[in-house]
Amino acid sequence: MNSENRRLREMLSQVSNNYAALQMHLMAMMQQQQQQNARPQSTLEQEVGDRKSEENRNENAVVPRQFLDLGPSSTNNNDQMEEPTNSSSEERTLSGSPRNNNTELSRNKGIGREESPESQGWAPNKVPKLNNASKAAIDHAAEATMRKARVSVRARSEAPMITDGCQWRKYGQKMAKGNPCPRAYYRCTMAVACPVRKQVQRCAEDRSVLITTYEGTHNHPLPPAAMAMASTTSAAANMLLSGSMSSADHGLMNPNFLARTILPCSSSMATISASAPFPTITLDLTQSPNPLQQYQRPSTPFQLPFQNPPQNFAPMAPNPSQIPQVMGQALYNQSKFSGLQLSGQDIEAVAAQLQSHAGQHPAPPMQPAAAAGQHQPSFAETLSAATAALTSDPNFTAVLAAAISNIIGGSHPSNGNNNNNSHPSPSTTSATPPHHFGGK
DNA sequence: CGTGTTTGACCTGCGC
DNA sequence: GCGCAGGTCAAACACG
Repeated sequence: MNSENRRLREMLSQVSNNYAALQMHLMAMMQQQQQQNARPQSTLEQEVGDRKSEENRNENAVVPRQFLDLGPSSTNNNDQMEEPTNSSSEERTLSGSPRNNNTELSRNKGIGREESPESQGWAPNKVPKLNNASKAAIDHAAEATMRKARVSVRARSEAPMITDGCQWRKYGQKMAKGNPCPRAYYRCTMAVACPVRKQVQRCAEDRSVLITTYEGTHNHPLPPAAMAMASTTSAAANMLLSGSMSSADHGLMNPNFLARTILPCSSSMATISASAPFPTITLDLTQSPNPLQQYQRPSTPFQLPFQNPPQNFAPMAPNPSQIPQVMGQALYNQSKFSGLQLSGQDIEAVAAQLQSHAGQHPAPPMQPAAAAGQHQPSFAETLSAATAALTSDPNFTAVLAAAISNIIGGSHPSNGNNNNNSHPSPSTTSATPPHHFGGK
């Protein structure tokens, strides 16, 4: 019995690894295709024939990904292809970036400090001081500041921590000012020196709202489930920041305005905070109690915010007609895996809206995962695929946020037990929820 | 005994 | 300079 279990476990592990590798490869290819599609279009819109401006455009396309990528660095979109010498490669290296490590190491005293992610994206309130040394360091400081962008996800959940597929270790807890609920600090433990950290705190106004703030870049491959969350938040960050960054020449004066400009239909769901010390993208999945209704109004079926494609609008990399399906399945699986109960109708409704948004391409109706014995892509797979498409269309952030909102907060509050017992990825170690949120 | 959590202390940045 | 707040460390502790 034990040997059989072990054998099964090994098989599962192997399958999962292969699956993750395949998925990474797929995502990389999809995003590469997106960029190939996007480039000619942007060329039309902007000055033609100016190689310098083209370089700038390429930078604009990359910078947001440096900003923050919660996905694994090894699949860090196309950074490695486009900027082999840039920060993404540094972030992949455990020994860290040469630009900050010296100062960091000289200051750090413990092991934890040695592998401190501060040089890799989690350097709160320290970079300005550290980077006053030289002029080059100033540039690096600016870049480091950009990398410190955070993605904050607000979602309704009774669970102490949302399950995002990663393995976290709690390393601190503080009482934050103005909030009776303590703020917990977690560090990713899936790799030895993974710099990614997250803060988990309940909303002071609404205790049922869980605010999870991610920061840093994973230096290791992510399990599918983790990649789904990472890709989603990363995509949101990419899009919001790419929008704001594309206007960087005019300064980041009013990010929320920019966010609304980019995502006019989701101004209440995705915002960029300028008041925060670092750019913070907030995906508010708690608003719009029933986004389906919002998007289902027959008279105004998910109006495209842009009558004409925006300048940075890129054609859908995968077949657009597939997007609603994968999204719908993602939603279905998410509801299934997290113990939530989302009806097939809800999913189909979301899928229909997604489909209409994706270009009115007909797509086969959703098949519940429980139906038949067909292969059903996992939540991670489908969400990641959708996310890859998402990155090519800013409007999908709104749709995604609305859809997830419907799952997490809208109609079915979490049962607080969405652990990985029912998770599709056996190799994925879900976050270990802290025992409790005891006050300090 | 190994791993993860708790929690008081410490460090740092910032505003006054 | 001082106090405050956020973030982190690390010893003590709990648990399997």
